[in-house]
Amino acid sequence: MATAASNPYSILSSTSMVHPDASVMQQGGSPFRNHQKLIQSDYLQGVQSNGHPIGHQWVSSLAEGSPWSASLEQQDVKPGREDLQLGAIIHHRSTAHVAHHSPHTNHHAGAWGTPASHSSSSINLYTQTGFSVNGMHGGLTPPPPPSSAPTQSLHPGLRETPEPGELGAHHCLDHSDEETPTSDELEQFAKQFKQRRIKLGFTQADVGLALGTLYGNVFSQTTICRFEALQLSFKNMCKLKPLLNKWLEEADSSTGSPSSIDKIAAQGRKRKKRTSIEVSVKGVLETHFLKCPKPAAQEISSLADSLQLEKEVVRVWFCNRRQKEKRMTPPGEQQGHEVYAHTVSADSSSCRDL
DNA sequence: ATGCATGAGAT
DNA sequence: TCTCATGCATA
Repeated sequence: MATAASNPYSILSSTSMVHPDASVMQQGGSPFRNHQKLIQSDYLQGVQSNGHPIGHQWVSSLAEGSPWSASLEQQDVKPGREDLQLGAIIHHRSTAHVAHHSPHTNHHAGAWGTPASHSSSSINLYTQTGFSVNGMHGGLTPPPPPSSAPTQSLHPGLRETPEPGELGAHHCLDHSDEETPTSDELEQFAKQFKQRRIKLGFTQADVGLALGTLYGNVFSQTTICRFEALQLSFKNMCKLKPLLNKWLEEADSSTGSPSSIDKIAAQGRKRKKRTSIEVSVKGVLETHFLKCPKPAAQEISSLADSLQLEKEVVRVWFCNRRQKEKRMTPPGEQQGHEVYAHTVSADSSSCRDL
């Protein structure tokens, strides 16, 4: 419902679009977001409340009336590497999938046990039913989307966010491994995925693009990278796994088919220039974070003020920091041996003083 | 590989 | 406002 409204394709396609048909579907958090020209007034407010004479190019330009949407230069000049050497993958196939069964199934699942239960209704993408974006190669066999909705039922004892008002009324109807993989399985999968991907000669970006032509959901190199590094939330990992798994199957089963990837013109308005925060400043922020991961707006203001940073920047920093804490591979820990056993107390309601 | 950013949806 | 999924830009 209401999908056509946010469809950028209708306007920016026409250049390299194959067919808008494919776009008429889900797109919950579509990667093809329309970068129209939305200007958040937050920033403006932040400036005045800050009372800082700091004339950051960003804010100032905003005041000019022309955000960063005015003059966009070039920003999609990729090193060009569209033709994956599919010829290289003609060898190396078979090998089936290594049935990974982890003997040790209990990890520190507490950190990111298994959320992904509720709220799955709003993000069930990849539920499209068979469509072919790539209509120029008869080699690849378009995999019929089973239209399955993984990431569902979970055990009440696994989630990290205890739901109030429910604990005994359950029927563990989950089974098979298609449902919700354990953190261990994800770890295994990610590892093997990367391994194979490399052997097949694909870059992370290639995969991201392939997912787009294959299933309609394009992903960036960043996302693929994070998946491999387990730097996504458990839930997110679960969501991506089936996609990547399919790609993997496709990849090593296609005996040399000319995959054609259409690049989606990534144009739109310009982004705010990435502000780099000095290490010393980061240290301060980090300290504050440990004290209070969720500072109130006012605290953020004062903090930003003392650090000579825009309030927005500080706010975002905290948001990102919090997110980081929720990843499967939280900051500080490294794969190989984790003893992670704490999850930023769910307090954060009142952490004054500083 | 990662830091800072965006935006839709949830609170 | 926050959370969450995601990505541009950069180190």
